[in-house]
Formats: sequence, structure tokens, C-alpha cells
Amino acid sequence: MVRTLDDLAALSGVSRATVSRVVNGGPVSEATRRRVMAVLESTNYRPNLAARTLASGRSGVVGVVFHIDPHLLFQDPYFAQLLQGMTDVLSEQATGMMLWLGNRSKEETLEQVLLMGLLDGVIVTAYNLEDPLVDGLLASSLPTVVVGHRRADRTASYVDVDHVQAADNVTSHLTGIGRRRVGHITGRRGTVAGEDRITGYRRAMARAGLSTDGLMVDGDFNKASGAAGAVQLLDRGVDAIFCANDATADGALQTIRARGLKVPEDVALAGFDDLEFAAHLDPPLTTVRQGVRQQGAEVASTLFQLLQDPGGGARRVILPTELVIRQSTVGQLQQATGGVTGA
Amino acid sequence: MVRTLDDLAALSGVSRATVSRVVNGGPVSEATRRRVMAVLESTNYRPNLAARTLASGRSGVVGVVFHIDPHLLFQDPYFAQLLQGMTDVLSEQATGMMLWLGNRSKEETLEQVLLMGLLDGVIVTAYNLEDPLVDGLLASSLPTVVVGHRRADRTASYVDVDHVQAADNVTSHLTGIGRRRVGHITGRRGTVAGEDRITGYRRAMARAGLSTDGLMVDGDFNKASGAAGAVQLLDRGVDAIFCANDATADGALQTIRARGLKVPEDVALAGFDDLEFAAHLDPPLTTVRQGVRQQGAEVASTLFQLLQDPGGGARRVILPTELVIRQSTVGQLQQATGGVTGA
DNA sequence: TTGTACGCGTTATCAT
DNA sequence: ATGATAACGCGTACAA
Repeated sequence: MVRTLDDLAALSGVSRATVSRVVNGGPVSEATRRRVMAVLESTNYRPNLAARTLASGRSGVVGVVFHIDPHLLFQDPYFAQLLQGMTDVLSEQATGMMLWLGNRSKEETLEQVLLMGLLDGVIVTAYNLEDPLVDGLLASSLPTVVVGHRRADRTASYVDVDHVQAADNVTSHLTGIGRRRVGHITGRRGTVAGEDRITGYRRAMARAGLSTDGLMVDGDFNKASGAAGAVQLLDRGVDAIFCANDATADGALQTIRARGLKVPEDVALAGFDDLEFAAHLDPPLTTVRQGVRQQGAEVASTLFQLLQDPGGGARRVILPTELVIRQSTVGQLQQATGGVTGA
Repeated sequence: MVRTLDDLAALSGVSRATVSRVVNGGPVSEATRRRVMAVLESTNYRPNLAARTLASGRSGVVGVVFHIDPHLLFQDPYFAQLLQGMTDVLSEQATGMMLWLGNRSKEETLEQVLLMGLLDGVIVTAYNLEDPLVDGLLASSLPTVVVGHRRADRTASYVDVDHVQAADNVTSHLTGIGRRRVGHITGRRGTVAGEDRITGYRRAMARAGLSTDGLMVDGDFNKASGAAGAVQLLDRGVDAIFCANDATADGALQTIRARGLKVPEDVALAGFDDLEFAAHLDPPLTTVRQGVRQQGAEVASTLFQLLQDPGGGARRVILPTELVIRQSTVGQLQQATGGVTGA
């Protein structure tokens, strides 16, 4: 069995170094290159990654850590899209990917694995305000890019969107069409997205001179919490609801219709994410388009930049969001697509 | 910065070999062990995986390949559970995991990555009757365990359930409660699970002396195809529907109720998987429990057996399934849980 | 119990 | 353009 460069060298009558050059595209005469290539193809040789990594210091493999409950992970198309975007860029760069999915308790085990010098860099999601794993990664010498960011991550490299501004925009849209009692079903408390969207909602309401007293109920980024939250808000007589994401809005819509109320005539409804199903709800949902797949691609690109220029300092990217106005807020008559927001 | 065993050796006044023994639990005197440990903890040293793999031939990392459309992957809780089961066993064995998710076209790229000698073994899903990637993996020298199996995989190591027998059991249950026109909304054609469940359905119907003419419609393992399939079957006057999985049954249930028909009085309904939501449908769904998480754990265990005893030949495991009878077939009056089936 | 020394397969530097 | 040869960091016979 042919396994090593030495085997190939013996077979093709050249030195190991030359074979290595052929494999990696170094300077080799056309004649010997062809000769070695022939041997190479007849043996289906594969370079040993461990040896290659040890010698060169680069593995061509990056780690991706989705540090959240696996249960959640496999319910939200958001993650599929994010991953897709990363894969787009990674495969383009012929780079492999090691994926870790929310090993709840074992943050330390995880850290160990990540720091073993096999990875060129790592991408990690930071959805919670407190996350020791993310802290550990950022403190390590491993090049790291964060999806989302916390206040404390100002010095880290990250890719995020401006949740505050986006939420402000949606809320302003709702007040702009004349709604006064705009309710908000929040995302999970303790998450960056959840808290920031609350901030944006409050800011817009305050600017419009409206009170938010009794108009906020806690949600959990899922359909069930949307359905439950809407029950409370409707009891308090809202004329619009801004939901922390599309799944929540889906649940709220269910409650609203069960009560025989009309959207948007009785209650205007808006979400966040613009996942595929949002456009197919009845009525189609006004929401914020995040461009999740692009976000994934951007994260991967950022990591590559970091790897290429390690001394270049942290990269901070805030991607634009887009307010997508559909019938759940403006009815059948007016239709439009709002402008780009964010920085 | 302390990075290597040599650094630690210098710091603790012993040889590199001794430090290595301390790290890996070799024979060391209690005195020196304590001394080295102290240094170890003060430096948060991490062994270099590449070097370790190169020297020992084992990496402590296995690959897991979910070779399916990522879009599908993130919709079905099945995969979350499968992964969970694997993780249970892997973390128990202090083994890392590299995860690949359905890189559609790039089967060859994928293969390359897998065969680079960094992985101790690999787990791969084989849901389709034809799958070049699985073929390649099985043909390679890398220890491989397959989730599910095709006819041709008789010589491979795999973990599966007896889909034929399980489908036979559900169908027999339906005919056993007096239904004569039992329809079947199939799984995706070309998948092992889809085809085998059809076989089981047909077998049970034949044994009961019933025809299946016009009683089968093609589905796709999802809710939408269940809803669409039920329309056709109801038009043909079925009194029971066996759906290829729970998601399909969920869709069918929607159609049935939309027509004002009652379950199980007018139409008895059964699924396959026993995912969490099956018990919470209205009425609760009769289905086949697969024990997906256990299946994942079993796959991982099987791989470890293979790694420990490479010469031991292929391991083939068929896990039992359980018919879970709920109100969607027997109404409010009778309730029971059926026996264990499979081998 | 501890240390010495070699090998794992590759990259990279230096001569030639 | 090509060939020796020294790292890379660790495990592990073997010797002491």
C-alpha cells in the first residue's frame, strides 16, 4: 500500500521533496511533473493531514461552534442558512470545517478540543449575554470570529447586525401607519438579540411620544411563546404587535385569527428575520430581512482575513438589514419595500 | 509562552518523556507527578493534536457525515436526536467529532477530507439507495459505521431498524381493527426507509387478503406531502391511512379535519418515528417508536468496538421498534401500548 | 521510576 | 530544477 511521500518518491525515481512540490504546486520541470503525476494518480495517494499540520503550522480546517441547545438548533431554519453561507466561502477556499453543536455543560471539554492546535481558526456564535465558552475562545490565541456580539466584545472580531436600529425601524413603521398601542413580544431575555430589539422598540416608541406600559410580554423566539404572548397583549387592547422574530409572529397570528380579529385592520403584525415562510403567511408578514446566508459568508470571509493578516487587528462588521413591508401591516392597498438600514 | 512538552520538562526539571507520562497517565512516582502537575496547571498547556496523532496513529476524533440536504436536516428533529445519541457516547469516551453536513455535489472533496488520516473512524448516514459517498467510504480503509443500510451493504458495519417489519406491524394493526381500505402515503422514493416501509405495508395488506390498488400515493417525508397525499386518498374512500412518518401524518391530519371527517371514526391514522409532537396531536398519533437517540448511541458504540478490534469483522445491529398505539387509531375507549418488534 | 533516542509524514531551508 | 536534511511536537521502545 502506497501511503507516504517516500513511497511515491521511490516509485517515480525522484526525491521526496520533488513529489511534495508536485502535490503542492511548487516549481518543478514539466517533464518530471508529468511523470510524478502519473504515479500519483495511479496510487490515489492522500497527504496526511496530521503530518502536514505539524510541519506547516496550518491545517486548512476551521472550527465552527454553534453554542446553543441542539433542540433549538434543529428547529430554526436560521442556522441552516447561516451554515450554508459559511460553507459557500469555506469550500471556495478549500478549507475544511469541524462543527460543534451546543454541548451544553461541557464548555471546558469543548475548549480543550478547540485549543489543541489543529484548527487554523474558529467561528463561534454569541447569542447570550453571558457565555464562558466565548470568553475562553476570545482569550485564547486561536483566531476567532464571533457571530453576533456582546457589549464586552468590542475588541473582538465579529459580524453582526444592528438589532437596535432594525427594531427601531419596524416599530417606527408601525407608529408611522398610525398605530398607538404597539405591543412587543420579546425574544428570550438574556440574549443579545432579545435585549437589543427591546431597546430599539422602546426608543422608537419614546420618540413617537408613546408609552410602552403593559405592552411588553416575554417571549422565547418560538411559535408557542408568540401564541401565548398575543393572548395577553390582545387582552390589553393593542392595535399592533412587533414580534421578536418570525416564528413568534407566526404564533401571534394564530392567536389573533382564532379571536376573529383581522390583520392588519384590527391588529398590525410584524416580525424579524424574513425567513422563507414569512412571505407565505396569510397575510404575508412585514419583517426585517437579515440576510442570514450572507451573514454566514461574511463571517467566514472575516476569519480568512484574520488568518491572512494576523497582526491586522480585530475586524468588526455590521451588516445592513432591510425592512420588508408586506400586507400584515399595510393591507392590500399599499405595498412597498422599505429602505436599507444599519451601518 | 509555554507550548510544548520540552518547555514543561525544562520548567519541572524532568525529561520530556516523564511529562508525557504525567499527561497521559503513565507510570510516574507520586512525588514527580505532583511536581509536574503543579507546573502543568500553572501553564494551561494543551497537547498538540497534530503531533499526537502523527506519533500515535490515533487522533481521538471521529467523523460524522449527514449526507443529506441541509435544508431537510434542520427541519426534522430526527437528526437532532440522532446526533444527541452519538454525542452521549462520544463524550463519554473523550472523543471529538468532526461533523459534515450534506455537501451536495462535492462528494469527492468530502471524501478527500475524510481520508486524510486525521480521523480514527467515521459514521455516515445512508438514506438513499444509491450513494457514491457511502460507497467510497466503505471501500476505503477508514473504519466506517453506517446509519441505515442498503441491500448491498451486507458486509458493512451498520445500525438500522427493520423498517419492513415495523411497517407490517402498523398496517396489521390497522387491518386488525377492522379497516379494509388502508391507504399509504409513502416516504421519498429511492430512500431505503421509504421503499422498505412500502414493502412492509404491502406484505401486511396481502396477508390480510386486501388489495392496495389505488391506495398508495407518493410522499416526501414532510407535512406538505402528507396534506396533499391525504386529499387523493380521501377521494378514493380510504378508512385508514398509514403515513411514512410523523410529519406526513401531521399533514394528513390537517386535510382530514379540514374535510370535517373524524379521526379515528371516519379515518384511522398512523405515522412512523414517534417524535415528540406525535403524542400531542389531536388526537394523539399511533406510530412506531424508533428510539432515535438510542440509535445514535448505538452507532457510536459500534464504531468504538470496530476501533478496538479492527480484525473482528463487520458489526451489524438491528434495533427493535415499538408500536405505540394512541387515539388516532383506537379512539378514546381502548388504549394500549403494543409489543416490541424487530430483531 | 526515569531518561535517551528514534520515528511518525510532511514542509521548508539550504545547497547543489 | 532538484536533492539532502533539519525541524514540527509527541509517543514509546529500550536502556539505565
